[in-house]
Parts: sequence; C-alpha cells; structure tokens
Amino acid sequence: MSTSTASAPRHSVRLTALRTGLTPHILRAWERRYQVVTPARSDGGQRLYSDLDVERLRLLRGLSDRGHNIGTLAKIPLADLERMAREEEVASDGAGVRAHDFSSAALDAARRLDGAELQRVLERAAVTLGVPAFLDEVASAALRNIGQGWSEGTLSVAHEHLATVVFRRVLGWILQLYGANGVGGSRLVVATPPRQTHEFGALLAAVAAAAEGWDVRYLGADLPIPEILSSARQIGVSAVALSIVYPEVDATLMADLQTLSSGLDPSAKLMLGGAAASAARERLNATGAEIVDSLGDFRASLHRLQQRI
Amino acid sequence: MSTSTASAPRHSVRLTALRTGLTPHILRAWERRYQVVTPARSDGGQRLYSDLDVERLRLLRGLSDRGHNIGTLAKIPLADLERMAREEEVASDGAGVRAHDFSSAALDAARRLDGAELQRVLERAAVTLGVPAFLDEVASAALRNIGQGWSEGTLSVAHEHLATVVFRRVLGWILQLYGANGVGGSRLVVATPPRQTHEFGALLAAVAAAAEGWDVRYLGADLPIPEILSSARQIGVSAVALSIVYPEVDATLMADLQTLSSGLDPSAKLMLGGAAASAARERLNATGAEIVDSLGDFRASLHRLQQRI
DNA sequence: CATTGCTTGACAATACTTAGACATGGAGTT
DNA sequence: AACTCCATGTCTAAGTATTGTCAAGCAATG
Repeated sequence: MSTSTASAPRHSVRLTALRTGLTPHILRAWERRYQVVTPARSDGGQRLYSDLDVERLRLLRGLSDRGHNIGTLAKIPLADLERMAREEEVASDGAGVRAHDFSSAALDAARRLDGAELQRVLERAAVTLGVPAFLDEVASAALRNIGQGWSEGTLSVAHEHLATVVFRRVLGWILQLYGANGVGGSRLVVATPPRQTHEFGALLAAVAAAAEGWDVRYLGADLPIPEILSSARQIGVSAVALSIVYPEVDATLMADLQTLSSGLDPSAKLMLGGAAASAARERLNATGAEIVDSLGDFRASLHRLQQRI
Repeated sequence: MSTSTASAPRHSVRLTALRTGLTPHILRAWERRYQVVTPARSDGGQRLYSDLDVERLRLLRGLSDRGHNIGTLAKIPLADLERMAREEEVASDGAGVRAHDFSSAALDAARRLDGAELQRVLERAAVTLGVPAFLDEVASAALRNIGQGWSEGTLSVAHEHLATVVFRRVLGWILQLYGANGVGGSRLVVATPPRQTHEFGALLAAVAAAAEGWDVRYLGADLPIPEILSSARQIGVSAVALSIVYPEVDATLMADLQTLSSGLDPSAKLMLGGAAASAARERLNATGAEIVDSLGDFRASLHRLQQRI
C-alpha cells in the first residue's frame, strides 16, 4: 500500500470507531485533550481519519487497555508504539505460555500412561485456545515430542499407542463438532494413501480445514486410490489432501499418486503433506501435486483455493 | 465483455435500482448531489445507465452500507472503489467477523426454534474461537440479543426458554471439561443468591474463571445464603462470585449479602456481577463486595486476586 | 390513458461538532 | 482514614452537516 493511500483521509468517526474498538466520544475526547491524532476535515468540518491514524489509534487502544495511561502514550510516535505493542505481547501473556503448559501437561500424562488425563488435557487445551491455536501449538508439538521420545527410546510402544488412541479420539471429536457444516464451504477429501497407516497428519489437516470453514470428508488411513478417486468425484471436491509420513516414497506410491492426479477433475487440487512428502518434494513434483510443509502452509493454500472461486 | 458493451447505456432507473439494491429516489439524489454517475439520456431525457454505472453503484452501496459516507465516496474512481471493497473484508478483521457470523447464526437458529442447530453453532464457535473469545464475543452478545428481542416482543417466551436450555447445556459442557482442574488453581464458588433464578451470568462467570485456570465450584441458581457460606468455608475459597440480574436489589437481598460478606473468611473476596448489581452499585458498596460490570472486569479482578497470593 | 420518469424544493432523521459538566478511581497528602 | 488533585471515560446541549424520503407539477413511454 503506497504512502499516499495510507495517509489519505478517508474514514469517518463512526468507521474509525468501528475499526479501532473505541467510541466516537473517546476519539473526540482523546483528540481534544491529547491530540493523539489530528484528522483532516471534510468541507463541512467533519473528521476524516487516514489509515495511519486508524493504525495509531488501534495501537493506542491496545496499550491503553493494558494499563498504560493515554495521556503519556499520546506523545509517542507511531514507530515506538509499534515496538511497545510487540513487547507487551511477549511480556504479558498468555497464549504462548499457556500453550506450552498444555503441551507439557500432555506429555506428562502420556508418560504416566494416564489416558483419561491426557484426553482431559487435550480437550481443555482445544477449548481454551481455540482449534487453530490448539493444532499449531499443542497438537503438533505434542505429536512431535511423543514421536521423538519414541525414537529415542524414552517412550515405549505402549506410550505411543496410548497417545495414538487418545489423539485420534480427541481430533475425531473436534471433527464431528464441525460435522454438518452446511452448504457454505468448499469441499475437501482427506485421507492417507495405501500402506500409510499413520493417520495423525491427515487428522490434523482435516480438523484444520474444518475449522477454516471447509466441508471436510475424512476418509481415514490406508485407503485404496480408486476409493479416494470415486469419493472425490462423487462429492465434487475442490481439493484432495493426503498425508504421507512413512514408509518412504517408493515407486508404487509414485504410481498411485500419478493415477490419482490424472483421474481427478482438473479443477480439483491435489495436496500432499507430511514428513515423507517434504523429503521427497522433487520427485513428487512430477505428479503435479502441491507439497505443503506445515499446517500454516496448508491453511494458506486452502485460502488461495477459496479465493479463486 | 468488451468495453463498448459494458459502457453502452441500457438500463432504466427502475432496473438499475433493482440491480443495485438502491431506490430510484436515491439514485437521482446521489446523482444530483454528488454526481456519483452521469448516465446517458434517452431522446426524451430519461436516464440510461451502463453496466459500468451499475457496477460502480453496487460498490458504492456496499461501502455506504458499511459506514463510508457517500459524499466522500462519490469522488473516488471505480478502480479504487474495487480495491476498497476488497480491503473492507480484511479490514473488518478476521476474528471479529467470524465471531459475528457465529452470533448471527446462533440468533437465526434461536429464531427458528432449532435447538439442535443452536447447540451445534455454539459448540463450533466455542471450539473455533477458544473459550475466552467465545464468551466475550459470542455468548454474551447472543444472550444480550435474545434478551433484547424478548423484551421487544420479537422473540417469544418459547424462544427464550429454548435459548436458556441450550446455553445452559453448552456452558455446562464446557465447565465440565475443566472439571478436575487439579491443585493448581485458586478456588472460587459461583452461584446466584436466593430468588435470583437467572443463572446465565453465573454460568458465564464460572466458565470464564475456569478457563483462566481457577478451580471453580458452580453451585447453580437461587441458593440460600447459609449454603453458599458453608460451601465457601468448606472448600476454602479465595473468592465468591454472585450474579444478580433480577429482581432489583431490595432490603432482603442487602441483608443477605451483608450476612454473607461478614460470614466469609476475611481473605475471601466477594464479587457481584450482573445488570442489577451494576445498577445498584452505590448501595452494594456498603457490603464491602466488589462490583464487576463486565466479563473483562471480572477477569481482571480474578487476575489481581491470583497475583496477590 | 395509465404508468413511469424528470426536476426542483422541502422536510426529517441521523450523524457529527464543540464546549462544557460530571463521575469515578487512583495517587498523593495530611 | 479523610482529603484533595488529577486522569480519564461518559454524558448533555445546542448547533451544523449529511443523507434518505417525499411532493408537486410536468414530460415521456407504451
């Protein structure tokens, strides 16, 4: 956005109030008392705020809410306000710390083989943080930790199985909450291809997409290609997402993916995620699929797809 | 579509009004006052709008509806209007919009007396946004709307009862998720005093506190003072929170609150919330209780208590 | 001829502006 | 504890600006 655009006077008081979460009263009071901003005026004398004004007021409100007094804040230039807001975020809370607490509580419970407690911790985390944050900061971290503990030998197969069962239950529960999401969303099929028995990645992706408003059909793990194809065609999907964790990408899998890719409607996108997919990125490119390296990537890609409609 | 086609004058006022969602009156007023468009004229002098005109008017209406003032918009070229319309979706920012969507979906469901759908919407909102945001932006707004609709007569008693049942179920579900929160949190008792049969405020407070990590004992509505006292003492609470919505604060209630306040351990704080509590702030101050006006207030107060330990 | 549209002028409802007053709650002081 | 002072959010009142709506009288359309 060019500077001339950002500093062009545009927004009325009412609009500015909406954008900043302040009230017109407060906007005028702050201006009168502290000159926090000096909006331009219309021909008739009404205030016209620029984008920069709005940005500044947003920051001021945030800092004011957290206890700084507005009289002092008023004199501070925009750049410094931005820095303060960033610092505030790190210092004060909150989300980061809490997410970490949940992760370690989950790992503890898994270590103690306390499935009920693990489930409670995960449900609490999901509900407290909201699904997107839960997936990003708790679920994926916990899975990584458990996987790592398993490969290092500090966690046994029993631990891994317990975690598997509980995670599947919790993610399934969330997915079911989004169940009848209605007609609004674009459609997506999620599964893992044949011999891929690790379904976590797929579950995470399914839940992430559902939380973004997609109408997700989760087909589960180890699914024959023809099944995936016929489901996708029958439902009329905008995309198919597969998770590939293990075993490594071999000739059979490549052939399967080729079949799938060429069998899909051209408007439907094929997306591949998971550790093995990232590792074999180059070879997989031949299938015409998009490789996503993280949940964030996946979300971004979904977004782009949705815009394109 | 070729330019000559798009800019060819074609549509009558009536048609243009239908296409843009404006009225012929407004079309003429906007043209007379701001020259928002300058349609061609027929031989007899009647307006003939082109496709481009219609497109421009559509955008203008959209932006005008969202609070921009038409006098300012009128001078902006088409391309910039398009950009603004796109930005508008982003500017009215992510979380807020999603929360708003959930609120209106909830209100819709309540209007249709579709309890199952209402429950699904609320659960989805809670899980998507996380409990704190859900309480602040969906639950309290929906309750306010429903209460308002009821007092205005646009919603019947049946609507109100349905909403009551569903909200109680959903909030109860969340509360139960936090159930065995363990040893970490300070303890809090939440209830409504005798004759206070509206338990929403209390439920909201209970859930908010639980999400903040408190060990909450929710005792429900219409509870005799001795019961509250003995529970509080037995559990060893840091605070007691009561919701007072209706009826108004009278002598009996004042006496009850005095009894409660003096019976509590001095280290335990008594907190009063709800519409009636805010209204009777002055008289209630005599009880030594803290009056909280909003969920945010309540959270802040809990925070202070927790720090002080 | 009935319907629709044109122009001009007026009116009313919002929304905005300024100046000032008031209430509250925290910080200091006595 | 009682007191004042100050910072700040909220409200009022009276005037102005903006904008939607309407009416009257005439013209065009079909």
